[in-house]
Amino acid sequence: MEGHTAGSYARGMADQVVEADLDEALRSRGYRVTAPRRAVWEALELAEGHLTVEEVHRATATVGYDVDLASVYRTLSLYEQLGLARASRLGDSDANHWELAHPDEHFHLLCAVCGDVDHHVGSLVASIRAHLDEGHGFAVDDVELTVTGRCARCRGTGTERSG
Amino acid sequence: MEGHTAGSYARGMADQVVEADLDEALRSRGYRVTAPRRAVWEALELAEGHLTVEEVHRATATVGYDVDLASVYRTLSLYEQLGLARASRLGDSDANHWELAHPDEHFHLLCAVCGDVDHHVGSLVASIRAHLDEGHGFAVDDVELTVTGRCARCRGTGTERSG
DNA sequence: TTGATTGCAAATGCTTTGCAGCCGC
DNA sequence: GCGGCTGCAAAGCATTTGCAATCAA
Repeated sequence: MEGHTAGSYARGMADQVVEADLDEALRSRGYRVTAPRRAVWEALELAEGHLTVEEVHRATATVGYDVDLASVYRTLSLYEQLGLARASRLGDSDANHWELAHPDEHFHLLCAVCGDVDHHVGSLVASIRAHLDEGHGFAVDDVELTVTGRCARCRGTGTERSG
Repeated sequence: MEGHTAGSYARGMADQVVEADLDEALRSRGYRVTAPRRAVWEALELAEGHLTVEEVHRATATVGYDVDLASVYRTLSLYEQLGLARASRLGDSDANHWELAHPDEHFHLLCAVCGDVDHHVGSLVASIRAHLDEGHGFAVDDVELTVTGRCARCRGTGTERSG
């Protein structure tokens, strides 16, 4: 199951350092550091996987500051704009799923059976960039790659969906 | 601009053949062939690029049968389920964009400046499949890859958005 | 102080659904 | 004729926005 898959990429740095990064990232661009913004940040940090906006909203309450849903939306958009967070559509859901941005290029492996989302870090995204940039004159800004299928645990169980 | 990019992948087959494919695809699975379903199909066929549901709706009127918006949604979902059509989120829009499914693995190149969407057909998707399937025990069902950046015409114009 | 930011509530926009009538098979 | 399919209208849900009060700098 491990391989190149990184399930806990965000860990490994002391939380204070990341906290400081938030302050710096906001202030250096002229944005204010506020309690709601800290709470959203902490909610994303604590989360193991991807959170919907609703889940972030609920999570902020558990970290001590119940941020209004509209403000969660505004804050997440700001973080995306600043390159601090990232949204992706996963599964059948209409809702976006959010996670902290991480430095390495990565993509999502979505298991259609158990619903798990794994992060896959590797050279694939980089090679996509290189291929397009050098060979086709396309200047790549962003690569969004989601692979759906059956994970190692679930393969062999057929094509049935969870339910 | 050309390269491996296929802007008119759907052309090249006689339309009657594709028409017959629709009838066959529906009837063989127990679904009925109706005027609305034909109209949605024709709308997708005539379209050069990707259409929003609203655009498909408008297009059905021009091919002679004004299909209700709700029915367009239902029909497109059916086509997706049957593997006849494919939806993707493109750009900032909340709305899905639809296109006829095509046999070759492909992905989308979205230009952030001019908004153009090009289809890129190549071995990349296949190599992604192979990499995950053989190396990581993940049985790949579907690869969704969208690359955002600046196309050959627009690169050099900076990072400004259209508008 | 001062204007960015928030909470609240209403609005927006895409998509889904209930239901009665219609039409392909 | 039967049952799937459609149109219509209303509902559902994620997301955005207007505005007055609040709070970081």
